[in-house]
Amino acid sequence: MKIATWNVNSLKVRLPQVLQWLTDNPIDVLCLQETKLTDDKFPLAEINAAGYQVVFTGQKTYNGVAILSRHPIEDVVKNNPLFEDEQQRLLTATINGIRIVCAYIPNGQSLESDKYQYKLKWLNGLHDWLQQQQAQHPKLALLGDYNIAPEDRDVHDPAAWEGQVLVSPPERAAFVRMQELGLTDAFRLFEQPERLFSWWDYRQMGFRMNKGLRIDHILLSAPLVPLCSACIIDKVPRKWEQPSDHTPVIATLDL
DNA sequence: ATGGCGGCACAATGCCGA
Repeated sequence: MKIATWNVNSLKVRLPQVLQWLTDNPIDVLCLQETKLTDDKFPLAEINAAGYQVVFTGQKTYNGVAILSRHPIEDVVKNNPLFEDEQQRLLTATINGIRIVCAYIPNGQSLESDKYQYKLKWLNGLHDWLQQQQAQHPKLALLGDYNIAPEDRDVHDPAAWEGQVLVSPPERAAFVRMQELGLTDAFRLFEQPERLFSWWDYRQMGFRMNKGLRIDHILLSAPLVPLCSACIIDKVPRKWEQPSDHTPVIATLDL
């Protein structure tokens, strides 16, 4: 079973790429972020026609998440019952006995911004939700755009980024707190190429210069770790015409 | 050098993302 996450930066624009990528890759579960579509505009028929069931929760212009699956989707929860939030950033469902949590964690904008305080509170709420869900569903995977580069090796230029949003100590501490719930970064279970990232700025030839960050992650609960046989970042869609600034992360679970 | 690029909207300039 392959599970993946991809921030598509507008599903309206990126739908053809999502369908092409799913044709090229035998993915069972794909978590999307930044769909930027209200639910009435969600391309349900196209995704069903591609052989996927899908659940989604969106809003106008910003945010929006979805879970696509080749297998039945059960016990769906939209948003975080433990954290009141207008923004559509969280979706939880059970697929093949695994609790899948799809998250678009806030960006935070800058350390001085109100959005940064919102990010930290949102992360607290996510922590509590993960704790509760893991107690009920020991096999849990958290996939999404975390907007956190956990370590300096996840940053193209750590000196330039020091103290900035996405790498600040409170954000990294929130990531560690999730690890302390027993969740493991699937990417770091395996030997990986150096300087491999999941996001590159559209500006300054960011992708060609490899000026990127690893901010899209798959965290696995302890029972899933021994079942995980691979975790890769697929840079191929970032090379396509009119790409998202993020590229997919895929984990293979041998159930 | 705080902008560049790209998506979006009460759209032709401003907000936001990361």
